[in-house]
Amino acid sequence: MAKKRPQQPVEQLAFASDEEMLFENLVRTHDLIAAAYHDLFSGVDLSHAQYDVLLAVQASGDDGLPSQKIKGRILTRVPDVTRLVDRLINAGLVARERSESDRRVIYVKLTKEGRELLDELSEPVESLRNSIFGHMSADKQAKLNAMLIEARENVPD
Amino acid sequence: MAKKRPQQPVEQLAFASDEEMLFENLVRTHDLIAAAYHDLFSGVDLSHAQYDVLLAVQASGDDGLPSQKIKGRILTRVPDVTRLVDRLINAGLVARERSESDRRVIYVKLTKEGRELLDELSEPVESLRNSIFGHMSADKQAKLNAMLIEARENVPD
DNA sequence: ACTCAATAATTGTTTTAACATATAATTAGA
DNA sequence: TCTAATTATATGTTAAAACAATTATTGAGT
Repeated sequence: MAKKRPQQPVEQLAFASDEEMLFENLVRTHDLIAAAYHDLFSGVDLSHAQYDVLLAVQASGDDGLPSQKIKGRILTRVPDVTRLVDRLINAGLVARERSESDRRVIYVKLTKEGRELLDELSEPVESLRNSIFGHMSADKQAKLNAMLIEARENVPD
Repeated sequence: MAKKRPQQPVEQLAFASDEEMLFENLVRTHDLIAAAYHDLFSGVDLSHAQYDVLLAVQASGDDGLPSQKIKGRILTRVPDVTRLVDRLINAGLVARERSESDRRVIYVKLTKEGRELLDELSEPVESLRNSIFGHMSADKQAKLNAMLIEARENVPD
């Protein structure tokens, strides 16, 4: 059962410009989606970031993934990857394994429990995504996607 | 001068579904925009949340705004509003003023410094938004906006 | 081979966010 | 009017994020 979030009576204000409106709506949409994910993952005591780490490690295949690669995949900082992995290890979901060829790098691999948890989550995650975006036509989805990428490419460094 | 962010070589992965792709791109676009804002505000020692509080207070007019209203406006939790305001007071940007009619509520008002800071920021903020969204035609902007709202309305509680 | 720069990961420290709980003031009902 | 429930804000505590600095290992140049 989905947890109730405040669902605040967000007063819609007048916007000074279309750009301001777009920005506001992008942020609000993101926040609401993030909250839904948060609720989903908190049921299994996982943060969204931790889930992303698990996904990244899974996608890497059986060899596991070094922290650097995890960082590139989930857009977080290196020191934080270390601690995210620390917590996942405490939860028994991943394990560290030092590389033989380059003893600086440490591969992070899924444990059986980690694999099982991901399997268990894959359906509700997909279902959440489908309820958010699934109702749009393929054409509309493609347009939205293209516009998001277009916006992103115009963010100055 | 814009601060350099890592600008990581984000490896584009294959997506299992269009919904997954949309979700990923929404999150990445949001994160990149958030980072640009962060860089902008960190120049004046402000967090984005603090800036939002200042904006909300400004929008309320001369009477100031109680915490409850601030919360509704910026989508954060009440205890956090208290501390956000604490920091803004330390920075001399706002002041608290207890209501006479209902002594539970405390109005938050801008100080002169707060007003000046907002004035100073309004141009760069607008400029950032314009570089991100300004290149789109009005029609495209409207479509993007509508789709963002549509997605939001389909997020389950 | 030796020194120095570069890379990978970790640790330390300080802020900030999250969440429950507490204080204070008001309102409503007996 | 007294008590309980409600509303507004603040505090306490724990967990997580941000950022700097450190350790360990490798590679490159001399």
